[in-house]
Amino acid sequence: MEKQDVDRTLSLMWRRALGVPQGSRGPRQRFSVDEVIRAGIAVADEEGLPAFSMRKVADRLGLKLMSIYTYVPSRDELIGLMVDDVMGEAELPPHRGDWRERLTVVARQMWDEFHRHPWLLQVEQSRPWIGPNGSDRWEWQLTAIEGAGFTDLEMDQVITLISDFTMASARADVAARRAAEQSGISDAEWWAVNAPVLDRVMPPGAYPISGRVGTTAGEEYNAVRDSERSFRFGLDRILDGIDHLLASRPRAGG
Amino acid sequence: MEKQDVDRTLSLMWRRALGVPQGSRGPRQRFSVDEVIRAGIAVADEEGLPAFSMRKVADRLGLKLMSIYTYVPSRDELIGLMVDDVMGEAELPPHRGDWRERLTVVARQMWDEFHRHPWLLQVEQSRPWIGPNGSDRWEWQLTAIEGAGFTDLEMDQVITLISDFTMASARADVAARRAAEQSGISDAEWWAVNAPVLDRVMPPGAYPISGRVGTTAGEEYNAVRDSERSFRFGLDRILDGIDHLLASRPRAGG
DNA sequence: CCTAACTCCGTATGCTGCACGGTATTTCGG
DNA sequence: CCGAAATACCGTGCAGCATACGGAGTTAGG
Repeated sequence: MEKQDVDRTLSLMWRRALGVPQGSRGPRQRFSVDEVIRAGIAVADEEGLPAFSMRKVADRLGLKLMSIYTYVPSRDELIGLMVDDVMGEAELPPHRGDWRERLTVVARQMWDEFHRHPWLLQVEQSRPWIGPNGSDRWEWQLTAIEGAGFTDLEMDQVITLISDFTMASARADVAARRAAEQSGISDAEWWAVNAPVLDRVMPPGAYPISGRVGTTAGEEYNAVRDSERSFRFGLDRILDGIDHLLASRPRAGG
Repeated sequence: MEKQDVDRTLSLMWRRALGVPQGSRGPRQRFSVDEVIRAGIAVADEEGLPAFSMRKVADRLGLKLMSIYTYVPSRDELIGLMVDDVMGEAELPPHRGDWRERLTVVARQMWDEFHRHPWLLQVEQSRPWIGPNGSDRWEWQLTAIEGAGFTDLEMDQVITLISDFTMASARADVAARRAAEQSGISDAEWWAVNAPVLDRVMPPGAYPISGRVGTTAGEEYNAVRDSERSFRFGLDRILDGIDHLLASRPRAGG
């Protein structure tokens, strides 16, 4: 990645704050960057990131492949722009209630977003782009726990913890859904193929605990996995742990 | 993916338990499946999953491309075999200490493994393969908290929580390292390009809390992010939260 | 008015996974 | 001992990908 691309992409990120660029020579672009980004999001929503290609974005707009490169420097940068764009969809309402309720809202918002745009989980950002919507959200998330009694460092760590956990839970959930929908093999068929081999191959009694736990979980979930429930369980534990951190030290303010 | 491939891959997964297949006609294979898998792991270790290709595996063994397909059904299945193989590297020592120490060992083992083989974080398993090493580990992880006072369902959820969080933390850490190493742009250069644009574009005072928290964190970490420290912070919170769950109910056994 | 700058696009390069079919090799059935 | 079947290995081809390069047409500034 070239430095000039970094600069150009950053300028594209903050295009609203920077205002319309000066009129320049040559033909006008047929579309706006926003339209290209939205076309990209549409493709990614429908087909996922692995199947996301520059050609499909071009086709969707009625452009030919190479014209896309006059709008954005490359595929990776377009994806970065798509990510920040999508982060602008969610509202950032004023916070209500105590920090626990607030963090629940923060986590749930991310959870919902990952389900609305599952390809977000497939983005491999080497270095995260700093865009306006991401920045606004980061500020909003920190505001949720401002004044709750954390040090600045802990505020960073708490939001990181919530974000990381939510992302991992959503990833597991989305992967499970995708497996059921698009692999062409249902859960039942999958087990019908697996079971005979595993019966033949797993030494009887080799997995006493996982056998017991897996059976219980399977019955309770009515599936191999209930990610929504695991998410709520994990979030509750994490919030309890954060509560313990606050309770274990002398209160500063009310 | 075809059902027969599922069956074939499962048989490959459990190849040791199934024993050597009957002698059959035709020339012997020049290599063993294990050698192909190990070659694949070597390629993935060196170049990461995106650059992992069947051709490179073939080259490494001195085979031509298409010969690899006589060993494994396809790229995805080879990756599945690589994953289970890698999970056999870690020792599963008898558990010592209380459940808290044990879960720390469980988490740390995964953390180390993701750093030894960062490509594990890039694997997109639609449906996870059930292999011997993965099964052994799952049993070992559950054993760590057997008898600690959890219900069977909670045992599943606790291990899922630890796994999900560790995976997400490791992902963040590995991504940060990769950015620094391979993007060709150092942290300093990155900020040198970012700062002027952001100064021009972020309204002054628009991000009071993130500005303050980011500065504190940056000074404390000596970097944008200290993932190792965030991991330890998060894990401590989670363990506290789990402790709270156990403490909040009548003890069953000692 | 002319030229620089720009958009759009055709073409080419070098990757990828993998389907198909051919040839050489080995073993089993008779 | 011989023929047929099965298998390993590989050459070729197809379709898809990102993107580099250069050309043709368009617009605005000097």
